Amino acid sequence: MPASILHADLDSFYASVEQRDDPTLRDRPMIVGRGIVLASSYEAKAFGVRTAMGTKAALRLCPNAVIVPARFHAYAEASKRVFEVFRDTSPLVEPVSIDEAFIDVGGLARTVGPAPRIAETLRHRIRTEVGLPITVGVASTKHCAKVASQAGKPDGLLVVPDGGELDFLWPLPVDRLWGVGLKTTQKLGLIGIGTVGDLANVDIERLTDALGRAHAHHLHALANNRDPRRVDTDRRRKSIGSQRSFPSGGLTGDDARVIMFELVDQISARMRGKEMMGRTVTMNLRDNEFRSFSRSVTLPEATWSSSTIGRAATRLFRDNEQFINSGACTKLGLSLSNLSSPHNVQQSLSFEPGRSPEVDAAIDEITTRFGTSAIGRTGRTSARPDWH
DNA sequence: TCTGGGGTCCTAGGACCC
DNA sequence: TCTGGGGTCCTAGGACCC
Repeated sequence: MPASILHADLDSFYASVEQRDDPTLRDRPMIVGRGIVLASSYEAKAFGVRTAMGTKAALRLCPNAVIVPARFHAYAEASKRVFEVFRDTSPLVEPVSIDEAFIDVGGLARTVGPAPRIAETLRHRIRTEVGLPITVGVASTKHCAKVASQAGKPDGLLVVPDGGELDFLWPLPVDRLWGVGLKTTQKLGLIGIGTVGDLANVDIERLTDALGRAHAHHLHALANNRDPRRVDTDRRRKSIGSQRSFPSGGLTGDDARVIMFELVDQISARMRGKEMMGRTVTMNLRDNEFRSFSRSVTLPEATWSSSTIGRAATRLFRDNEQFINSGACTKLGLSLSNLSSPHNVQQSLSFEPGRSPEVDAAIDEITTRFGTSAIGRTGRTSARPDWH
């Protein structure tokens, strides 16, 4: 398997966009955030500033840092332009987040060139056409490419040659693996595993005892560069949500209700904007000791209506009113999952009308729900609506 | 270090059905 | 009357990522 998967990852994305748009921010420590650090320039990182730390703590480490508020619209716009270049490079693009993607260039070797050269061209284009620094990892598997781009930062290109994957991976600390965070690192430390090489060579039974069967096998495979996942160009969003957090004791009664309806409106507007409907409404709450919990209900039908979502949310709210009124609630979140779209239904139907009462009933239902435009001109439509 | 807002994936138990 | 095995859906919690 030749190294032909790219993982392209913009460097300190939000901070780079700010430095691009405001020359006075260039070459100096700066932080994007409000309350916590959302992103920081490499000049600030040199002082130990890290994403997700409080801005107060960041300023203690780096008193000269400039703090600017986030401009999410600017980031979305920059992301759009970056992805245009990605898709112009290869049709096989899998978005991972606003600022990173996997790109499969395996089919382009004959016509365009080898993966490392394509990666270098891509970096140059993002730099000149969008004005942002980007790091690209190139490897034979998605996981290895992802680890490579992290290791290649900032503004770099790291190619893991075919056959050289284990030499690259094994010396690294385990927390560099995609999916290994603090908890898993601690559990692995308890059984003497510190590097990816340790993990790759540990007895699988011992690993299973520490992490559980599925997790153990997954990480053991990654450590040995076994990652069969293909670049998936058709990933669908699975949930849409919104949340607010508050200082301890800062939220009570009526305020909470108002905020809940703001969340409902926001979510329902986004659902309509994306032409998505959802069936499961989940309320997320957090207490003043930072413990989270959730309550959810699944509706009989998918919806994007703010009044329907609002009724479900109100029910969940009432069930937790005591807690919310107690002053211990530090976060209120709402999300919709179990998503489908009227669009999907149109695409998934293709049967002959008049064949059977069931078919006619299904067509009637779809017409009632989504209008006659949901049924193709020929009346052909089939299979299974996906709101079930 | 007293911690935002947006997500994904996995696990596990219980209800329910055949 | 008591019982098995398999499958799906719902709910809740937890770890992780950017």
